[in-house]
Amino acid sequence: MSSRKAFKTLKKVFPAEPTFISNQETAEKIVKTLIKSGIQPLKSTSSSLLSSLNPHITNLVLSNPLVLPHSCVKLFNFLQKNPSHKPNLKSHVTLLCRLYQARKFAQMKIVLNVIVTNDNLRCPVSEIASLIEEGPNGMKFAGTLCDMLFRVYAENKMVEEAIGVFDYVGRNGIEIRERSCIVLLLALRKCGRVDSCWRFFDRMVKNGVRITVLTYNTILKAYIGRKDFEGASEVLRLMEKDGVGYNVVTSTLLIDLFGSSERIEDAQKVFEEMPERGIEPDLYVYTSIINCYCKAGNMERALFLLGECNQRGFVPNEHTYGALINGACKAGQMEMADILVNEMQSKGIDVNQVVFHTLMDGYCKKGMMDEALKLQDVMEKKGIQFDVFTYSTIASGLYKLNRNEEAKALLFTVEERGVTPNAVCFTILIDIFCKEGNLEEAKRVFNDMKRKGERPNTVTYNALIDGYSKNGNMNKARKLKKEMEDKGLTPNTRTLNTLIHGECVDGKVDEALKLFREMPRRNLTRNVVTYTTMISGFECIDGMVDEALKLFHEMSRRDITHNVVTYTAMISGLSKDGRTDEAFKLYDEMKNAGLTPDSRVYRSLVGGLHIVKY
DNA sequence: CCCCCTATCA
Repeated sequence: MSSRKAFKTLKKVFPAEPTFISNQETAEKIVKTLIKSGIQPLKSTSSSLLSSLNPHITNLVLSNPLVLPHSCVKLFNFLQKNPSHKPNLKSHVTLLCRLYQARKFAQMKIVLNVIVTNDNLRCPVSEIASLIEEGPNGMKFAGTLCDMLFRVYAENKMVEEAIGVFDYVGRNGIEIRERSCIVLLLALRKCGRVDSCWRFFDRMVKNGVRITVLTYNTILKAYIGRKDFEGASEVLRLMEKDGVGYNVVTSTLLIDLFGSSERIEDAQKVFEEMPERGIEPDLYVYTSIINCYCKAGNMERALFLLGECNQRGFVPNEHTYGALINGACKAGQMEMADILVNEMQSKGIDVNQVVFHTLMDGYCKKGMMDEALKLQDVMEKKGIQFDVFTYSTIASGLYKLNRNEEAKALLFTVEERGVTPNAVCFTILIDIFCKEGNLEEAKRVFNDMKRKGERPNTVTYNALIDGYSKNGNMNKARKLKKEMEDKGLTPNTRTLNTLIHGECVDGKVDEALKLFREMPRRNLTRNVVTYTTMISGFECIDGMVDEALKLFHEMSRRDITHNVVTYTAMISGLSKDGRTDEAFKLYDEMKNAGLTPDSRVYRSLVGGLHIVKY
């Protein structure tokens, strides 16, 4: 090829200098077209001009003040659909600047979302910042842009990237608002990364973010969810140290914490102390305290507080009524639940999906399956979607009525019904198979759930552990406990109760006692079931009655009320050992406590007399 | 920044 010819070819590929001038001209032509088109969408046919576009022209057009921001967006959207003219990062920043000048912050967020989720555009914040034009507003724009970018990263759970922005602004004297920082804290909290929350908290302090009660509340809630009193107290201590007072949300969170841990007096105390702290209660606070009393089974007090709430001019909403209806259902008072539903409707509040589930569960627990199924029909008529709660509630109701086959059939078809089964669905299935003694099938479901990416939780393991221990396979039960701990799941009181029972039945009372003793070390509360199981364990073994009695009295000291099963076990143990007087004394005590002895108690007492006779 | 529902154990 001659050099001349080569030059000609080159010229075709790279048109020479005049391009710069024609860039200007092309840009102006496009501007005119855009202005003329007004709010009409751009059509690919109407824009032959666009074929001559290049990134430089795009930028010229976008920065032209004659082109209004909405036209910029219009052009942008058009180019994005056009593979050969995808706007580059610089064009994005120019558009962001135009939107910023027009105070169109919502639009800015959309554009930033495009940048951070697009593999070709995503880049370090410094690169974006370097594209910002110097100018009187440059610094302010950069500040807003970084704040927004940080927030968009946080909302997309791109934690590392968000922190990258945060560090960058720290080095450059730009400020990230506390509100934006909270978005990241919320993302971290949602993934259960409380340690990361604190690490970021320290960064906030270092970068001079003024930390208010809002940040503390956000971190506090991380501990509320897991009922971590230790962690919650630590947050409160820090607030005190920093001189940050509670606000109404802090009080609400504390009421929730105590309420969910059956510490109703403490919840009440927080509620009562609000005026002293200068905090006005609001509807949230009333809903929370009402929920506490509902959960504690004190409907009388809950309804009284509803009256007080009304009197103070707070209008109860779906949450308030949801809590009350739940309380009534849990107390088995379906008539009261019905009245509350009517009251709610008369106030124009829609009965939502949650309330339907609550009512369905209430009827299920009463064994009124037909009523529960009727509610399902009502939901359908009202066009309320069925979800995973709907199915698990109905399935567990069927299971409680021993309608296992129907429960299984429902759970196995959840997916066909357009709902993704969650851990609860699998756990109910596993529990059914365990109770039926079909460990093979239980294991199959367990593997199936793991394969489908549903993570087994503590309850799932509890069901399996109970299944194996009741089927005489304590080795497997112990292994499962280890497996759950290896997976980062914490055995709870029920796990230990189940294992203690298993060891006792297996005749390994020493093993059971070992588990019993390690509970306080594990921060697990020993409840009436724990003690009763252990007492029954001792009862089966000759010469251990005194050990059992020791625990029986320890219960009283720890304010754990003996129930029918506890008395039955203790009376049976004493009778077997021939200590009939003591057995009868407990029998009287039991009746005085308002408990109704069942046939097993009588058999024990009679059996005990028998031993004495001979 | 905060509130309602579902599953497991003697």
